[in-house]
This record gives sequence, C-alpha cells and structure tokens, in this order.
Amino acid sequence: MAKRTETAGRLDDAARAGWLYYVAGRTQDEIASTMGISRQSAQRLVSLAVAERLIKVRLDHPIAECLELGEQLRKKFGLVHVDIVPSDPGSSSTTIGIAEAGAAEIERWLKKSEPIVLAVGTGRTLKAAIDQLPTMECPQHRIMSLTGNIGPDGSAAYYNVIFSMADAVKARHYPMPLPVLVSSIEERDLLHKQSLVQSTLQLGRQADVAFVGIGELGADAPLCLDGFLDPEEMARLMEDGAAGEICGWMFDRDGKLLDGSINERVASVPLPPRETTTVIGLAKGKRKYLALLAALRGRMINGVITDEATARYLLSA
Amino acid sequence: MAKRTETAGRLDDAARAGWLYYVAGRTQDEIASTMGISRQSAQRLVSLAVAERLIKVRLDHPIAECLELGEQLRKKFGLVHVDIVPSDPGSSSTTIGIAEAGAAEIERWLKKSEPIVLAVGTGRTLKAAIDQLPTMECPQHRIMSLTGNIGPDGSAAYYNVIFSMADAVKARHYPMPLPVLVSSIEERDLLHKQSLVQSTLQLGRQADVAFVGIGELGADAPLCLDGFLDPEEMARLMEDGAAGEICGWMFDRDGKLLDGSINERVASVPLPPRETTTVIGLAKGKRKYLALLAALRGRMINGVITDEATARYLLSA
DNA sequence: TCTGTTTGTGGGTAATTGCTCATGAGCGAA
DNA sequence: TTCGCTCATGAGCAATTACCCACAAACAGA
Repeated sequence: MAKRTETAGRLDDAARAGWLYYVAGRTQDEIASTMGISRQSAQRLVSLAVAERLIKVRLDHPIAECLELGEQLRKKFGLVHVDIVPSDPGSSSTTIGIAEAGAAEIERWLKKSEPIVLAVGTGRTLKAAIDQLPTMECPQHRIMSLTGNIGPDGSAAYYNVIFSMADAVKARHYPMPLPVLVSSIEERDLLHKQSLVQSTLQLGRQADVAFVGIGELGADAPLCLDGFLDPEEMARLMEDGAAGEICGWMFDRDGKLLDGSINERVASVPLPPRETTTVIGLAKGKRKYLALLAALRGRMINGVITDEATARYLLSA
Repeated sequence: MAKRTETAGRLDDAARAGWLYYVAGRTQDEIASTMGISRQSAQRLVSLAVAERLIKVRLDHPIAECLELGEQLRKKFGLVHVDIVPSDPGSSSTTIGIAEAGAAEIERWLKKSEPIVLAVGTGRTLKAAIDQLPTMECPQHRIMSLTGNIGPDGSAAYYNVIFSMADAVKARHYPMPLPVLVSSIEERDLLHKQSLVQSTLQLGRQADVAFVGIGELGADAPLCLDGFLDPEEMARLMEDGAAGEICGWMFDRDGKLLDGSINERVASVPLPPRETTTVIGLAKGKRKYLALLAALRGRMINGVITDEATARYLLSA
C-alpha cells in the first residue's frame, strides 16, 4: 500500500513536471528549481509523463488524419515510405492528389546532390505525376524506365513516362525500346541481349528508388485498353488467380508473381530488390483496391502514395 | 509540390512536421530528411505549427493535490463543476493553464450529441480559452454571447469571443450587437426590444452551460482599459462596495448585484439561473482573488476553473 | 543480519533544438 | 527595368535536453 501511494505520488510529480514543461513552457532547469529537485530528475519526470501518456498531443489540421492512416499503413505492411493525400469524394479523377504528391516525392529524390538512379514504370497515374514535375537540372542523376515503351503495334505506347520526365528534369535517361509483352520467352531473351537493353537491365538492379503504377485487371484494364492483352487472355489470367500487375509483372492476391507463362513474356526489367530499393506504388480508387492490397501483401512495393479512402480500405482488409 | 510558396501548402507542411515531431516523436533531423528540407527549415515548420496553434497539448492526469483542493472548493461553495490546474509560480501569464482547461471543458460540452445552448461571456481569459479550441463540427448546438460586443467607440470590442468560437466550432451563434454598458436604463430597454436581441435574451435563459470571465475592478480593470468606464466612475463604484463584475454585472463583496444605477445600464443578458444552468467562471491570479471570492460567495457562478494558488486563497478566505 | 535486486540520483557528455545573422529569391511599386 | 520590401533559407553557435554510467537507498528473501 505504501508503495502504491508512492508510485501515485511519483506520477503526480510527473504530471506536474509535464504540465510545467509542455503547457507552461518552462525549461527543465526551471522546473527543477521550482519543484526542488535536480535537473536530471526533472527530465526523468517529464519523460515519465510522456511514457505514461499523461501528456496528450494532438494536431488540429486536416492533414492529421492522413498522417495517422499513413503511420498505420506503414506498420501493417512494413513500408519505408507512405504518403496519404486527402480524398475528394466529389472528384472522379483517378489521379488527383496522387499526381501532385508523387511529383513532390520524385522532386525530393531528385533534389539530392549525390547521384541516384531513379526508376519509373508506366501508366496513367505515373504520367499524371510526371506532368506535375517542375523543370529541374539534374545532371548527376540517372533515370531509367522499368518497362518497354513500344506498343503492340510498334508505336510508342501512350503512357510512356520516361521521355516526358527527361524532358522536365535534365538527366541521363535510359528507356526500354521494347514492348511490355512479347510473344515468347525466346523473343524476350533475344531482345534482352541487346547491349542497350543490357545496360538498362543492370541499372534497374541498382536503382535507389522506383516509382510504379499499380495495374488492375479486368476487361477495361490498362493492358487491355492499350492492346497488349485481348479480353480472352485477360479472362484466362484472372481465372488463374491474377490480381494485378506492376510493369506487366502479374501477381496473385497474395502478391506472388504468377508461375504461368505470362510472366515469361514480360519484357520489363525485374522490379528492383526491395531490400535495397525503395519501390513506391502510386494508386488510388476502388478499381485498384485489390491489386494494391495484393502488391502490398506480397511486398512487391515497400512504399505507397494513395488517398484516405484507399488507405482505409487497405487497413480494414 | 510544384508551388512551394503557397501559404496553405506551407501550413500543410507545418502540420506534417509538427505531427512527425510531436506525435511520431521524430527528431528534427529525421523530419528534415524525410521531407527533403534542411534541419533549420524543419525546425521552423515545427515552431510554425506551434505558433499557428495546430499543436494542442493537454495533460490528462488528475493531480492528487489539485483534486483535493477542488473537492474542498466544491463543498465550501456548493459548486457543480470544479477544475484546478497546477500553478506556475514563475509565470506572469493570467491565462496559462486556465485557457487549456477551459477549452477542454468547453469541448466536453460540445461533444454531446443532444443539442445544447452554450453561453459565453467575454474577457481576455475566455478569449485565450477559445483560442485553444480545436476545429469541430457542432451543427446541433447553439452558442450565444451573454455580453455585447460593441466597444464604447462603436468598434467591435477586443475580446469578443463569440465569433472566434463560431469560427472554430461550426454552430449557430447568437451575438449581442450592443455595447456592454449604455448611457441609461431607457436606452437599454430600447435596445433590448430589437427582435434580434430579444431572441438572444431568451436563449440566455435556457442556456445549459455558460462560461464567463471574472472581471476585477480598479484603475486597470478590463472595463477601464477597454474604455467602458473612466477612472472616476470606477473609483465611485468601488466606494459603493463593488468587488467585481461578470459580463458587466457589478457585484459587491458578498456577490450581490449592486443596487446602484450602474447595473441598470448594463446591456448584457442576465446571468442564466444557477438552478438550471452550469455557470463556470474562469479566473486565476491575485488580482482576481477578491472578485472571484465574491462571485463564489454570492453564487453568481456554480462552477470554477482556476489554479492551485487561487484555490488555496479561496479556501483560506 | 546479510545479500541480491530494484529504483532513484547526480555527474558527465553527446545529441538535439532554438536563435540570430547574412544572403538571396520573389514580388509589387515607381 | 530597377528599387525596395518581405520572407524563406542555410550556417553557425549557444542553450537545452537525452542518454549512459556508477553509486546509494530501499527492499525482499534467506
């Protein structure tokens, strides 16, 4: 009993010290002298007050909610980068907010003075982000494309982002003069033997950061719309358990790459190793929920930029 | 962020930095590197977040001594609400601690789901409390001002709180477009006949809770500083036994409203009946000792938020 | 009473933070 | 266009705080 009251008394002191420190804004020296203890003890009381959660701090700003969700996402999926932007329920855009936040993050990386290798995938979301980039001079960096930029008909694919990006930020850039999907594993190996492609492939392994879109599947998936897959193939893939794709790499609901022949025909650079590379996925919206969740589950990506509504879904799943 | 010079964007960044610092417990160096800015900028954002009152700190622990004092005060004056915060002997602020505790109590009332009528007085202490309120959505409640918000020169009085409050908590609000003191009883009656004022007057009678400051008298009393009374009038009032005022209503050392003509010129809403309304006075500090004691003695208020030192005085008196 | 353990204390020191100053970019007025 | 103003920035430095360590007091069990 004596011990109980003593502990309570100590908590009281902690509360008092914490109050003086955080609310009244005094220094620990002042607290020590008013409470008649040493400065070190005052410091201990203050940190005890924090540890015992006697001190509640809160942020009164709309962003607070996003940061909170982000922190939970980070823990749940072991992410190294999270950015949650506010949802705008009134907008039907699939990129609003994500694009700006993605551009900000890309810019942050490009601002570094030491040289980095920045990899990009493709897709509408990523294109929108690139369009938000300011013009910069980054001769120290190299940017490379993880995916081919040739359409199934031989033309340049619509959402090839590497050239738009190189246009905005002046840096050496390494495109992939290939289609995303080729007809066979032999063709892929043949194409990958080109020296130009070889150097890009190697660059992919040493990328510091990669920004990728998350492709959902279905009849109106990007891969179908852009003509890489016809609806029957897509339907077959989905029957085989495909849940989404990143740079063409198909994965199932657990974020494992599919074993079937489809991934043997993907001519993209393998996703950089998540142990050494920050691979940031950009996606939001109901249509991407399943694909994004799978990618996170399987650690295909270790960073994400999304919106509040999507973050809530990912947390509840 | 393409446009980094935007003020709103800067506040967003400040919120981010403040959250990372206070909630996530990161150092400013870490914040700087994750946000891609220099440490100094991070420090500035954190202090900006504090300066803009985005960060609200609160102590959530009943300090035994304060509880004890509060209980004694409750018994002695028959109070329905008591809140004692620690004293900071080194601070000259007249609102530190009281403001935060007042805001917490106001918030507690506003969180109720059933609609309430919340009345506020005016004064520096109350203004400081309002400034600590988080933004809330409270369309179910009505907040009303017990006192006029027009200065003696026709301008808006400095410490008018109702608009600041309505700004933070979105609720219907009913100001008093009158001065605190008018020139005669006839003028007051005339002004009170306005329909707008009529509805506010009626609302005052049905208030569920009222938060009021306690005005001390003297040459540097708020009423003098704000120009409602000149020093001679003040001196005369004090000779007549005035000890303090709440919303302009003058009372003597026993907390009885003064009979003299002064109270006939007060245009404020009568204090809500203490039988049905919780009227909470916020005050601390030597200068308010007498006025607060008188208000408690006369049951002008049946709730109080003050500090340890003041509570001790009130108990010893 | 002795002994091992827990808990608090003060000293010392490295890390962190707050502040001031000089600089330069951005912007509106002349 | 140029001037003057404001404001954000980064550097350096001083103040403040956090952490580590050894020691002492309190305490429980033998």
